[in-house]
Amino acid sequence: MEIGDFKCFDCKFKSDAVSILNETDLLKLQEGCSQTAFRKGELLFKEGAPAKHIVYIRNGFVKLSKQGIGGKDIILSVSKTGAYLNIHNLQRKRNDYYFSAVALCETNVCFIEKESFEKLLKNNGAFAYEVISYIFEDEMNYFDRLVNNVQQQLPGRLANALLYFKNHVYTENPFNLSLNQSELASLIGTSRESVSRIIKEFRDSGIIQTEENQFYILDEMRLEEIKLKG
Amino acid sequence: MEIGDFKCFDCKFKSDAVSILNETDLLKLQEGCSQTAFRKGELLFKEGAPAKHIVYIRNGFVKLSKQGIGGKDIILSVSKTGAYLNIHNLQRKRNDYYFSAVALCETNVCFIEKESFEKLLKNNGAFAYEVISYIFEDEMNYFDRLVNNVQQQLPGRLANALLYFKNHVYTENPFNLSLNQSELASLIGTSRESVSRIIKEFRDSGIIQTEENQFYILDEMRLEEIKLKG
DNA sequence: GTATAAGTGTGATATAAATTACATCTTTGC
DNA sequence: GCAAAGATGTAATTTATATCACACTTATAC
Repeated sequence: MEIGDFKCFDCKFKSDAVSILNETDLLKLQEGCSQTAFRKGELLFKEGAPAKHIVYIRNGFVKLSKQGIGGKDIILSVSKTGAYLNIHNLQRKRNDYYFSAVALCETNVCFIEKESFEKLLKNNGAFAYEVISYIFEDEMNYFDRLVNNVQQQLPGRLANALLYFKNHVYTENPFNLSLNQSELASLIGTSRESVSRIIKEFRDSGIIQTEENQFYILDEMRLEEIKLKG
Repeated sequence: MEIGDFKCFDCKFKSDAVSILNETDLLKLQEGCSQTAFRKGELLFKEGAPAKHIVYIRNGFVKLSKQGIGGKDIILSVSKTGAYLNIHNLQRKRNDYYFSAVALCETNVCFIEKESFEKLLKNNGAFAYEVISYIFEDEMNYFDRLVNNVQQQLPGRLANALLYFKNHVYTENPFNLSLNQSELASLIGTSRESVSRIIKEFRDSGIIQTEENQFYILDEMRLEEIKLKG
């Protein structure tokens, strides 16, 4: 065996699911796996295009979006290191990307052939179980956000989004938000102007502090209240 | 072996996933499986309660709801024959019901012990793969709805909901909607009065016809247009 | 380094939809 | 069969937020 033959085996960025695989399975995974680097703004894949791969984020941040009405995009979420994208494509009937993915910074991913991944799942129930567990953990994250958005008014939705970024995406405070106000607007389903106004309100009442793209949440309690009460 | 020992084996309502299980696995499933009948309006399980079971709908319709702000409920969807409820509870960290479930008519379900189900998944990758496939098929159904709701105005959201009921829930036209206008409102995140007004509009422009709980979609094209354009 | 584009802040106005209020109409229990 | 509760229809008013309009500020290109 040559150097490089242990790519997946030696990988420092294994997901929890892949961590339980033995050497044989890792070699199988590796066969259908190819690594690629993307720069800020580059498209990983495009909604509607034929999808033959599951995409694993080794490192970085990726914006997921869907085309809405009148050309307006809807931002679904921001995924980060350790996430699997396009994993719902394991469903037999689906053969194309459900959303588009764009790198928000230097991002490193693995393209894993759908067939390799499927074979692994079918032959290794423990792996499949880990994958199922991952799927739910990941989805619940923004399912909650979508559900709340149905009932909430704008300030509540924006509070929700900011807390989502702080707690689930960047997990630090302050954090550098790689979305502009238009994108924030299309994440919570409003207009750019309204986002600007509500950010100003939050700033004026000392709940947050902003500088360029950096957001600093000063009063998380208040923000939680706004998130819950509207 | 006595009569009744083949409950799961002989079951006429097997899911696609369970259909691929062999006799041994079916006996294992059966050990953790108990059947229960619910009448209209009865609670299958309550949001927040400890969840030890996956619930399979053998037959009937079930309304899934979550508590929102100010006591107002949010209706998530209507599930029917063949659906697994609480399946996201397979995720390790979750130990309680994420939503409440209420029977909308005479409904027959199986309560399957989480542990039995987990064991099956772990020991049978092919089964796990089928379950994953099911999960996505089911979730995409209303994920789409939630995503669209972020951008859409009321008529669009109601059109969306009606088409969802016709195509994915009742799969017939006319259909008997087992939700009242208040419930419809909390499905699309609006007020009861607005639902009443928009239904009237749809009726007046000959798009639908209603009588008691029965909805008859006359002009599906128009409804699709409204769903897409707002 | 200037020009062009992209992003942001903020006011005035228009509009969709919530709220309030009440009149039916329908079901359910006794 | 009647009262009480639940569901629906419809109007008037209020409120949140979209849209329009424009100033200003910051990146990006040539």
